[in-house]
Amino acid sequence: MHATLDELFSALSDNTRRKILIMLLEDDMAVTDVADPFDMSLPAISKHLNILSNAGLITQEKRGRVNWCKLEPDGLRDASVWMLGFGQFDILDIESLEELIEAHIDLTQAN
Amino acid sequence: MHATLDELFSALSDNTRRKILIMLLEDDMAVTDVADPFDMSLPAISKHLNILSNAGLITQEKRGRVNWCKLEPDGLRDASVWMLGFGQFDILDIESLEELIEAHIDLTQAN
DNA sequence: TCCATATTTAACCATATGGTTAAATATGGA
DNA sequence: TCCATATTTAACCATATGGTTAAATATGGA
Repeated sequence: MHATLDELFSALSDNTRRKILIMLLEDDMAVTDVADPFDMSLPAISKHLNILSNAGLITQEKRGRVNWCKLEPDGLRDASVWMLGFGQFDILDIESLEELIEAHIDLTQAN
Repeated sequence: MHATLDELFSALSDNTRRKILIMLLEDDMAVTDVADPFDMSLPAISKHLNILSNAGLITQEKRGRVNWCKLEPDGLRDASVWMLGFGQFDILDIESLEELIEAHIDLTQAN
């Protein structure tokens, strides 16, 4: 059920898909609305959404005739962890790194 | 001269290439030595190394007949920044995030 | 000078990818 | 019941990708 790193990075390697993910940061969207800003057919977008689903980056939920697309931000975690492994700091201590980041967010939001 | 996100993520989407990057974390390597652990022809590895070069993830320097491959850890930066943008904390404040991480490394190494 | 070593280039191949249009499917609503 | 709307499926196409083997190239060293 867990997507592979191949699927993840490959899903991210297309600009249309990255744009879709950014759009979904705002809010959940119907397939037709996702497709709207793109100069591309609906089936093409439908395929991209499938690729994003298989990579675990979004989920889709059918309500009536509308298929709602929702960002799955945790889907990026594995790719993120792999990349952090290259940032010369230790992977094993990711958790405390995350604590630091969270502390940092609190600070930022306090401003 | 800057690699695109497409090139970057696409370069990372292959397990052979990710393994090569991890090998190069240890030390610079000749092409033949990079190829050694893989059950794959030398030309295939040569192509993978080209893809990694074009993505800015490694550099190659020919000394004599040996082409030395060197990891370019900064090559991951753009991809990393893009991904952090999804981690609900602000991209614009990456620099202070990095300071935090550096502080964290100092702490870890002190142990 | 001549062979060995290191690597790339060329030609090829099967499969994957990203797109298209036309048709099918399913649900909503008058 | 019947049309409109939302979406997917099918069939197709051009190009990219990841591999192969054989040949070419360049340097090192006896």
